[in-house]
Amino acid sequence: MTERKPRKDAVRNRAAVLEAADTLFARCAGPADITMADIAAAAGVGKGTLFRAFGDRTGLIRALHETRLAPLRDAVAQGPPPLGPGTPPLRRVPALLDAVLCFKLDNRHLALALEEAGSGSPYEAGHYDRWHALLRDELERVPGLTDGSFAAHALLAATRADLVEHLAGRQGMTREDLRARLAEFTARVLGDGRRS
Amino acid sequence: MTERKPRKDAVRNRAAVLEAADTLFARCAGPADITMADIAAAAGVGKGTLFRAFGDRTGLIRALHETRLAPLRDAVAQGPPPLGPGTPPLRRVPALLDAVLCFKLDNRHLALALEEAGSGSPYEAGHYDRWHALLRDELERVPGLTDGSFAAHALLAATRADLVEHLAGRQGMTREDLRARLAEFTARVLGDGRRS
DNA sequence: GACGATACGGACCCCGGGTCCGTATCGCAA
DNA sequence: TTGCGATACGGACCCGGGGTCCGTATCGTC
Repeated sequence: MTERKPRKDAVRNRAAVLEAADTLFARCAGPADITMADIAAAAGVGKGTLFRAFGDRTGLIRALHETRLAPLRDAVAQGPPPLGPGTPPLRRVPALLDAVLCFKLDNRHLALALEEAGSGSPYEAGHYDRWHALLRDELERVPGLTDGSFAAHALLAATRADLVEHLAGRQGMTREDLRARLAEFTARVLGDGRRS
Repeated sequence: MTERKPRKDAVRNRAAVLEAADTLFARCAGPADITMADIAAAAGVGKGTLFRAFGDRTGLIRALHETRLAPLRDAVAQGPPPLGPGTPPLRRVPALLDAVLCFKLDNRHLALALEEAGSGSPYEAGHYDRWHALLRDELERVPGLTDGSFAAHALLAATRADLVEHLAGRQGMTREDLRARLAEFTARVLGDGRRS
């Protein structure tokens, strides 16, 4: 009903813009360095096209992000353990967080751009609620944790793009190093087997 | 040497601007809603004055923040326990985090403005390094914690202004509620006495 | 009260996000 | 193949906000 098939040039241009934006964001220091006009030029289209296709800057970045995120979402929704459903919480939670961290490491520029694009926080616009709900549900099944919701917020906060950027970028921390430290921290929150 | 005493009207205007900016930020929904011109007008000065006194927008917000933060800094640097030095880590760390949380609750607008003002993250511009170093040093004396630095980052991330805003503002979470949940989370990270 | 130093203020500039509309392209149908 | 509505294109244009500049007013000192 509300479906109208788009014209060919429209989809081609859309793809070109996405492509150009991705490489531009990847190449530059900060997301603020590249303007809409830059993207349009790099994609070989006019600004109008760009805004018609994505609405506004945030829309573009969201679309880009969404594209990259799809595989991970699928893996979480219906993939095999330890990411997929059916895995016991004590094993799934660390896996989820590690996956999120890796995603942000692999897409630093994107995640950064997204957080800085949403008017203010990443908490309103986006996928955040989905991740939080997922984590919360798992955490609530962990014995001893009285508030899964807050723990979920806190753990996700530990994987925020700008923190990752700070540690991995500025501070030269290794990918594996970061993963290990997050894993250790997570284990501690989960109440690792330690007694006394 | 490099010290020259400023003129009276200069200090008066500086104070007026700070005052005006504070009330404006407090009154509006988001920091982005108020412009430099607004602040200048509210303070009854010209834009030039405002920029001469603070350099740029970030400078203004930083100055404001610094003012409000001073008492807390003093309490931490040379106040009585549990905030002051000499307190055992297991008691000081929760106290520090609670203090930070309370500060952000009491100055939501400011903290928010600051995080969004610094070009990108709060990790480059500001006091962050001081807080992190302080926390790290304490955490490294907690038995069982293998990486105090990461833990410090993670715990501070749990008190980030936009998260606080999301929980306390949007989600209507109570001040005491939030404090309790952060305290509980902190305790868990510290390895609370629980045995299996 | 007079004069150099300092600060004031707001008109002005620049840049970037977002819009508009005349023109080009698409795709369907005859 | 041609004709014609619907759809998309592009870049000139607008606007709002951060930051600057300099002629004028104020300060404070001699």
